[in-house]
Amino acid sequence: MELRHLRYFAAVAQHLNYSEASRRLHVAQPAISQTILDLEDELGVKLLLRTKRSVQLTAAGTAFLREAEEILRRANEAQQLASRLVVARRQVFNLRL
Amino acid sequence: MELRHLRYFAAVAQHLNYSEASRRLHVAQPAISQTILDLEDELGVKLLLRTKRSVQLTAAGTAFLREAEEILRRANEAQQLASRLVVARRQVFNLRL
DNA sequence: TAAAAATACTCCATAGGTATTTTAT
DNA sequence: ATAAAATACCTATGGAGTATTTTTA
Repeated sequence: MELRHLRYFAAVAQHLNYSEASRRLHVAQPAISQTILDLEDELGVKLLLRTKRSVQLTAAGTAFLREAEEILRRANEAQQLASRLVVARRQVFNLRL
Repeated sequence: MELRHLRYFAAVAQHLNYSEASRRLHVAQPAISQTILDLEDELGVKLLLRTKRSVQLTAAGTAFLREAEEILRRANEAQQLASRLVVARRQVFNLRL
């Protein structure tokens, strides 16, 4: 499992629509589709029900979405934290980039 | 940034030794090396000081390690959570795998 | 010189693209 | 008939392996 799986799953879960997620992520729809299938396969759980021209979350999907969003949020924060620390060092030591 | 980057960085940071991390992860040392360089490049910060036949964490590295470990811990928990939910469904609905 | 990280290079697994099919309404 | 997801197929990027070089104590 990689963050990519969580990013794609979260986008689909948020819009309940693979095509819309595809547009938002700037990634072709089959790539999204395949990534969700891979994730479900690795976890051994169905996360989404694709039926009736609509997508809905399973119970497992709902629970996993909460975790995925938190992980993605923390990953973004960690990246920003690292960037801020560079700035802090520059200010202290007056370094050039 | 993917979990792979965090996994490799955490392993190196924990052992303060690329070769040891390589053995633990069952991944060749140059792959570890390249992944850390890629991560530092993406973040724009040095995370590790490679000097004096030893590796040590920079201030940014120390801060980032805390975040990385928490993210990895949560990612593992999320996977286990999903697996448990399958079992729960089986118990409720008496489904076969 | 020895031990470890970085570099060079090669290969191949897989992420992702286009085209098409399937499914459900 | 239409809209959307899945499948088929192909390509190319990049992850990872082996061999080698560089670095530093």
